[in-house]
Amino acid sequence: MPDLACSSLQGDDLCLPCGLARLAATPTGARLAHRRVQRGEPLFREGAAFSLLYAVRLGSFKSLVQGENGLEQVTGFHVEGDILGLDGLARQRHASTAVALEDAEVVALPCRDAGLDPLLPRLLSRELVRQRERLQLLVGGSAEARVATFLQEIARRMQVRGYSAREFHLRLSRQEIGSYLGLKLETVSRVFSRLQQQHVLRTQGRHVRVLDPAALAASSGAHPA
Amino acid sequence: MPDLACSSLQGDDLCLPCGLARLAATPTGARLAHRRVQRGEPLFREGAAFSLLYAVRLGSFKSLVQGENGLEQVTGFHVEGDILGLDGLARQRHASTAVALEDAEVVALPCRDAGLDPLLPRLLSRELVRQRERLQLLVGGSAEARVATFLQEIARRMQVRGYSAREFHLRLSRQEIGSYLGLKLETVSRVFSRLQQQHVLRTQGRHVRVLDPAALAASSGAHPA
DNA sequence: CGTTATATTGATAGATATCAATACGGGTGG
DNA sequence: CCACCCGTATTGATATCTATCAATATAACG
Repeated sequence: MPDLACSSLQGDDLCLPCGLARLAATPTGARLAHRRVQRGEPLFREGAAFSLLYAVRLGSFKSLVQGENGLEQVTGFHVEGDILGLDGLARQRHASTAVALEDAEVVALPCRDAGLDPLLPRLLSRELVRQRERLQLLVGGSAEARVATFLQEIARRMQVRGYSAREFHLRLSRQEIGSYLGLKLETVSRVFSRLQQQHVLRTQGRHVRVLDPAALAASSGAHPA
Repeated sequence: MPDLACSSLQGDDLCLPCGLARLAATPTGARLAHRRVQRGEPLFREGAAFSLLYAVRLGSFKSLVQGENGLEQVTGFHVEGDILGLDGLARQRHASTAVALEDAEVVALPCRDAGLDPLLPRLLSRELVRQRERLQLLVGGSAEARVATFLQEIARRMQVRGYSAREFHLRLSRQEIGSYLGLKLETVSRVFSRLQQQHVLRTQGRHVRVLDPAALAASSGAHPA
C-alpha cells in the first residue's frame, strides 16, 4: 500500500518508489542489478538493443535524441525515482540516449517481470500525459512561461529529493535548457536576466535562488497576449 | 503472425490490426462490443471514468484537451486501426476527449485482457515515441514544415485506408489544424497558399491534391535557417 | 437566396532567432 | 599564487517569423 508521502507527492496513486519497494520485496527483487554511471557517461544509447528498464536511485540524467542533422536535442531531465528506457519497448531498441548529469546509480528492471508488469501500462500512460502537457507548454507558452515552468519543475523535484526548492544548482547549460525548451541559449539567458531584474530569482551561472515562488508561478502562465 | 502488409506499413512488428485480428480470434474476442459514433459526437470525454480502450474500425476522430482558459486544443487525429483512450490508464480517468470527425465505428477493448495485455506496453511505448517526434516537429519546425509534415501524415494514413495519398479531404478546419500544429489559422492558410503558388499542391477549401510529393517532403524539413 | 461559418489576403506589431561582441569562471601551467 | 585560456554566459543590434487586427471572399446550409 502506498504510504502517505508518496500519494501526496505524486497526486495520484501511482507511485514508483512504492512500486519499487514492493518489487524489491519479492523474490525477484532480491537479485535486481544495481549499476553505477559516472557523470557524463551514457546509461544507454539511442539505437542500442533494448533489454532493461532503469529506475534512477541516485543522481540525475538527461535524455536526448540525435536530430537528422546530427545535433543532439535534450528531451528529458530525470531524477531519483524516475524510470528510464520506456521508449525502448516499442521497437525493442532504445529510442533515446540517457546521460548521467552527475555520478548516478540505477536499478535495472527486467521488463517482463511479475512485479513490474501490472504497473507498466500505467507508468507509460502517465508518461504519455506528461509528454502531452510538455508539448502544450512548448507550443503555447512564451519563452518566459517555458523557463518558469522548467524552474518550477526542477524546484519540485529537488524538494522531492529532500533538497531546498528555493535554491539549487542546475545541471544543464543554457544551451541544454534551451534545447529542452525549444529555445536558443541567448533567449534562455535573457529570460533569466529579466526574472532577475523583476526580483523573482537570483542566478549566478547555474546556481539559482528563487526569491518569489508565487511570481515564478505567475510567469509560467500562457502568452502575454 | 503479422502479415506482410502490416509489417511493411508500420515499420515495425507492432501492428494493431494484426493484434486485433488475433484478439478477435480468442474466446474473449467473440464478445467484443462494437459501438457507433456519429459525426461530431464524443466517444469519451476528458475527466470521465476510464474503463475501456477503443480501436477505430471505421471513420476518424480528433482528440482534444481543454486548456485552462476553456479553449480546446486539438492533440490528435486518428483513423482506422488507431487506439483511443491510452492516456486514461494512468489515473483511470480519460485525459482527453475524442470526437468523431465523420460517422465512425469502434471496438471496445477491455484493458485487462489476456489478449491485449502483452501488446499494451508496446503500444503505449510507440505512442510515447510518436508524441516525442511530434513535439520535436512543433518545437523545431517552421510553420511550413509543420503543415507539410501534417499533410504527409494524412496522405500516408489515407493510403493505409486504401484511399489515394495524392488527393483527399481534410476533416479539420484551418483552426483545428492550427490548434493541432501550434499555429494560428491565418498562418495555416498562408502556408497552404504558398505551397499552392509553388505548385506543390492545389487546395480548395478542405480538399487537397498533392501535385509534388517530393517537394512536400522537402518542405517538411527544419527551419529555413 | 440570404445568412453564417470558414477561408483568404493584407498591413502591422510582437516575439524569438541570429549575428556579434564582451564578460565571467573554472582549471591549468608557469 | 598569479596569469592565461577556453568554454559558458550575458548583453546588444538587427533580421525573420508568426501573431494579431482587419477587411473581403468563398463556401456551407437552411
